[in-house]
Amino acid sequence: MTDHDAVVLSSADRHWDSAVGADLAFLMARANARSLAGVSAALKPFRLKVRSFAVLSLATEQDRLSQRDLAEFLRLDPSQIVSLVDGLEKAGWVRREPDPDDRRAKLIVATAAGRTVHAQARAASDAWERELFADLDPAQLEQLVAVLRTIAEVPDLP
Amino acid sequence: MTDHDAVVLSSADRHWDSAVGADLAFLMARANARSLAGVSAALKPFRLKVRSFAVLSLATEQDRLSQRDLAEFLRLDPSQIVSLVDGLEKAGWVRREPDPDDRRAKLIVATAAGRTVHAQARAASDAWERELFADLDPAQLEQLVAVLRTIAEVPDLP
DNA sequence: TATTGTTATACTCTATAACTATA
DNA sequence: TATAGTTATAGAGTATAACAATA
Repeated sequence: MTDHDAVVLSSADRHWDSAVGADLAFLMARANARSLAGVSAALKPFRLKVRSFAVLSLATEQDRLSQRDLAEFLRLDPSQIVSLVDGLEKAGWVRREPDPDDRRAKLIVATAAGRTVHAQARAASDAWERELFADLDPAQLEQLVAVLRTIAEVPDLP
Repeated sequence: MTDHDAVVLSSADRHWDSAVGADLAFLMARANARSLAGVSAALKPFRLKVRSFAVLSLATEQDRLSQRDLAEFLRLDPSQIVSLVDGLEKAGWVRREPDPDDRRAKLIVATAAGRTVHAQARAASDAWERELFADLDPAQLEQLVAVLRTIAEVPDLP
């Protein structure tokens, strides 16, 4: 491939720098590891982990949320949701309520205490994210969100 | 904050969409999970996992690479490198060679078979990455790499 | 005294199957 | 017959401490 060819490169035949430490999967894994480490540290004072924080967030932001909904949205096995909800329920931050429309299902709702903790934890994790992405200008941030969104395939909540 | 203020937003006080499923840490974790799942699938025919592929890649691309170097670059505990190298050595893809300059250290070098497998595995994982990022134009790809690189903090190899 | 590779161990995550009560 | 939640269990991944050989 010559320099001349470079001006007509399409994404399909773009030079792919495939050395470890340069390829996208590796960089993404690294960036994610750093992001998660920071979020974990930010959540620690609230005795929340990334997973339980996600459940508490959804319970706070969403109503009529069943454990099945949580499992699908977070792509976790329903059995893992059980222990996550157990922990949050024992802390008094969410309640299991019977679904009036389906006696098999339980709706997970945040308590007042849960909402308070969630707001504080969200502020802490947002602060870390702002720090992590401080060097990006708003346009870059927006583009990053857009790119990640196309790749992430986040499902809609019911 | 009023609408008027919005026009002078800097990255520090940009509106931060902090709902789960919209915040950057969540999107990054999701995007990374999808990326890694694809790489794992691409590597499966070669009986490589993401970790062992990284070690094999470094052994192929780098010479005079000690286990200590691998541990630092991959941010893994030295004890985890032991079992990764064990696996690759049993498969005949890398060798432990004594470091002539330091009799404590062992240099990890790829064998001919290891290089062959690595080339094929690299092609497979690159193909997946091209597929995953097919919707991005070259400029977006370049920007994504640049952004991830600033966040990933990948160390230099000695 | 510090470092390299190694072993051992415990702890967290993750994946899977089977069970119950409802639909 | 299928679905929601639960229990139990095994496997993978991760973190930590201690040790022998060498610097």
